[in-house]
Amino acid sequence: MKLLRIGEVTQQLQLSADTLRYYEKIGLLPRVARTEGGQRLFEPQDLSRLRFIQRAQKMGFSLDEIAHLLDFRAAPQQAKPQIRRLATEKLALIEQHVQDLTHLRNELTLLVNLCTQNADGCPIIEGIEGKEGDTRAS
Amino acid sequence: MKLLRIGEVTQQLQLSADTLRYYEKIGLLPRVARTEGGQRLFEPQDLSRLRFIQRAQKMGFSLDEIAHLLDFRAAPQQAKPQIRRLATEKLALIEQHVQDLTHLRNELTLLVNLCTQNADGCPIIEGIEGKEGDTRAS
DNA sequence: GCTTGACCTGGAGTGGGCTCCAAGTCTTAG
DNA sequence: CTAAGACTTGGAGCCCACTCCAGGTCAAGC
Repeated sequence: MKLLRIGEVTQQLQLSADTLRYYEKIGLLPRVARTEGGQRLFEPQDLSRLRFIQRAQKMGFSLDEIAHLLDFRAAPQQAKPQIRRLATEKLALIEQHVQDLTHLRNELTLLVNLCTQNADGCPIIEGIEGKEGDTRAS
Repeated sequence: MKLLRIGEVTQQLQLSADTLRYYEKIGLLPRVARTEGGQRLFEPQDLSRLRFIQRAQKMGFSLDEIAHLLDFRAAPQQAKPQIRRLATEKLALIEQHVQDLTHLRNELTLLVNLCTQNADGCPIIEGIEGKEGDTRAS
């Protein structure tokens, strides 16, 4: 069981020392072991927890939500319904977000293409101005 | 030419009075006309500017970028290259974002579906744990 | 022992886009 | 004229996830 000092962890996980201390401060990481002199010694389960945090974060969960997920992780069998609810909600948000962005992308692509072809006026400005990518006149 | 007080604008555009004052403060809106008593009177061009801001914002432009777009709007013909660059950059960002989110959505959908079928263990937690939705082992 | 670099703490600052507040002024209906 | 409600200002606070700082301590190589 090898203990890592904070600098080694920052290298392995690509997190800043400040971030690690911050996670501990807000309770996302339980208080990490220390040397006699008070310097942090990260244990393997800390690393595993941190990797979990990193992955959950990449999946769009907030630190707050991740705190819950970490609780659930200790007893996944009982927490399954909550976990599924959290994941489903997150999924719905992501889906909405993807749709909005896709719509936006289409509009903007249209405008940029028009701009490339069109010699006079500025279709992009006009597009924002009048929003004619959308059918309702507003 | 009808002048609107701030309350009427908030109703028409669904923006808070604070937001309108904030836009004026940061210069996104030039100083709005006032009554003798000092209360704001919004002119039609202010409203048009605000609508432009709202639409540009929905298209993912930051207030900072919108400030540029508004400058460009005054002389679209000369500014065309800059406008196109701004829009193209924004488009690239959006596209990247859509891809990331789509990937995420797929992963999460998979996990939620697994969770619905699978009686023991928690595929969502395990999925975050081991990230097996992704093929590279990390 | 000394130096150097890694590490510690508590607390303040960042950014983007608002949002809220207090204390005061203006406008308008009755 | 009065009262109520709309509006004014400057400035502080909020959210999130850090990030930076000063001033001090620890660990390790020579």
